[in-house]
Amino acid sequence: MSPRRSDSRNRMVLSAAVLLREYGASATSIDRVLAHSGAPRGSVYHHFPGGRAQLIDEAVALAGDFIAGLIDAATQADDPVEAVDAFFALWRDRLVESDFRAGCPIVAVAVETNDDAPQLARSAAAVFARWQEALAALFVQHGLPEERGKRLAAFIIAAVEGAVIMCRAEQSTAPLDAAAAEIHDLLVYVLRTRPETGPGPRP
Amino acid sequence: MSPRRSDSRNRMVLSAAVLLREYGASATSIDRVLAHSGAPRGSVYHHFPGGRAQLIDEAVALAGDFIAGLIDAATQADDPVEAVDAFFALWRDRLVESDFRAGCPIVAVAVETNDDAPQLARSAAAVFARWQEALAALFVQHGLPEERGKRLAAFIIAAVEGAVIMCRAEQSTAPLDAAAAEIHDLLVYVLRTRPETGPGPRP
DNA sequence: GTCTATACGAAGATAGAC
DNA sequence: GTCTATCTTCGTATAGAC
Repeated sequence: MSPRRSDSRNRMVLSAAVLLREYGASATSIDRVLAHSGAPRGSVYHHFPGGRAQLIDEAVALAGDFIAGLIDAATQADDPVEAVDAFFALWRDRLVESDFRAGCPIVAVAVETNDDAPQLARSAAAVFARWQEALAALFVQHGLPEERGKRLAAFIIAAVEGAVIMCRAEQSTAPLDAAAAEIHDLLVYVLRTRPETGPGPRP
Repeated sequence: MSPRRSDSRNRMVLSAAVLLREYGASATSIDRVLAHSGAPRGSVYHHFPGGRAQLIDEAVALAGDFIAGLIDAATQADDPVEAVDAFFALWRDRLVESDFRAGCPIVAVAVETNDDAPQLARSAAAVFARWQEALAALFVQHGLPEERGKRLAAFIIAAVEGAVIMCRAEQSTAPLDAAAAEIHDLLVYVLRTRPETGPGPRP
């Protein structure tokens, strides 16, 4: 490892993350990563002794950390409802900017993972867990009980991920917009009216 | 086409659907479908002139119709909340029974689809649309405005699909249970209190 | 760290006989 | 409808030189 780490190595991981979200896990072959990143083919197994699995794994971690950072940043906002709105807007923008080609790289790995690379499923699960913790902390911070905060966080992440898949398939932001609107209204209600009353909305 | 249609042909499509939900789209190769179905290798391109893409496409339609039928059946219930609860329970059972191997075949195709088979994305989108219509009709039937019914239906499908992915990755039903609980409470509130007041929950 | 060459297997698809 | 080759392409991985 050189002091500033290998440049082509970093570019390979970044390219892998981009290819994951646009073409899925199986389509993210070493060949395509090399072509996309411009990295030299001769040093692949020098940088990634674990081969393709290691490369994908690092791309999952990179993308997971990136999104987690955005969630953490949004958490700084005064209003948790605004923070979640921003989270939805983020995914919406990614879809539109990419002309509905960019999905979620973590989902791609989670869906396409099979028995021969069980580590990848665990890595994807770890990313989901980290996102959930960050979101849950935001809700607890604003008065929700611990359990409800976690439940709501998992729910929101699931809705976003499912909606992104549907948007990609039908080339429209409608599903994500629907989820964003429903979640927005739900959060407004849950966070601003008697959060101490427990797990469910009770008029 | 023989009068009762080819038996091995039907078995191939069914096997493809099973493999799709357990191993994903890329892993559902012709070889594996043949091995799983026991169908003869020599007649693959006789039954499916469009090759692998046609096979996958028919599997998507089959699985989509099957789930749509279950939604339609649940719609017959008096209580729409119960119907949606049953929809969640269905996915939960599939996950548990398969030891978290069985995801959603439509999602698998939607996520792994790339530019070389654009028809598959359209087929997946059509299935999502059909599910949405069935669910939306249920809500409209029980007093929700048309637009809100559609929005809620898309939201629920997105939440289910996203949750199933997370459950599979972390080998736990927690995300699906979280989504089911949140949706249940939301539906109870929305459907039983002044559905005429418009798109959002307003205390 | 990077190069070229190559082994090896899997997968999609076609050809022609039966 | 089904069989047995066979072609081609692609992807992972390794070997050994520089």
